[in-house]
Amino acid sequence: MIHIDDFDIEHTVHSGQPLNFYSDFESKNGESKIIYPTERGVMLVMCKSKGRRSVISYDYFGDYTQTSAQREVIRRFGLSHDMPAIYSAIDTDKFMHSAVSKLHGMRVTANPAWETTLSFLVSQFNNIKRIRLIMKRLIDRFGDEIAVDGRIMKKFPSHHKIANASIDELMKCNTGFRAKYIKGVAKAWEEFDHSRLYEMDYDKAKELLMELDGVGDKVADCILLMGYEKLEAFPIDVWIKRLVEREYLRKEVNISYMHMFAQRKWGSYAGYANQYIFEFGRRK
DNA sequence: ACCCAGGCGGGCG
DNA sequence: CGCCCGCATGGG
Repeated sequence: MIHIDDFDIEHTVHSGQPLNFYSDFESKNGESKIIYPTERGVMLVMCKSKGRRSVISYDYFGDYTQTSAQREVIRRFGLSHDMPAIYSAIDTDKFMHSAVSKLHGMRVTANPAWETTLSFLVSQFNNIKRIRLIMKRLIDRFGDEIAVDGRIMKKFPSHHKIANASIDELMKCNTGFRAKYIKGVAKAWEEFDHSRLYEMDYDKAKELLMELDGVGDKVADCILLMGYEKLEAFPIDVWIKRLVEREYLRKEVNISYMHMFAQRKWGSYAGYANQYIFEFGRRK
């Protein structure tokens, strides 16, 4: 059990972050339940809220201990983030204030790096509904089986499994032109010592990620923000570009100008500002 | 029918 | 460098 303030599981799960791409969510009489595949197995997370306080409990299947499961839940749902500090840093204008009020408790999630990388390769030039469709098919086709309460489910596919898949098999999951990137990055992942990116500073880590074929400026920022918990990363997609131009800059700018603006305005919490702008704008 | 989606790499000026 | 294009596919 975890007791936590300023956490809203619905806003967090539905906000276009990786868990939204491959989890099943249900909410009834005040309790939310989310079930999702991981490389180690399957996790079941339940959340009840009273006012600003939430109580989270969880159950795990597969290669987990109590300690490793709890550590993963904390990371997955951004539960270690200092929300009062984050809100006071970013809630500095009218637009952001509306976003923060509407989406209070939405966290930036930190999913395992490989899951995040695959998710955002699939996301490129795509919409969220179809990203979910493709992720489900990849998991169903390539994930190992695991028994969960007597029924067979799938784990999240490892990079080895995806690396050994043929382009044809990947295309059968409707990955389209992304299939070659997915296979290539999965293969590269076997040589790529991704764990050192955790210790590396943001700029250096981004440079390394962008050497991978299929990982550009935006996907690299998504991986750094939602895979490596680098909260200063500011992914610029079509939504963010339009919204920041309209609400803050009042003119069209290029990507590097927007990155500079975001760093200057929101600094080490630019990723949080990004997520609130994205989700608030997308809902309208 | 047409347009768009949490973009990217390649090619051109 | 910065800009422009094609790319697979399904939903609105």
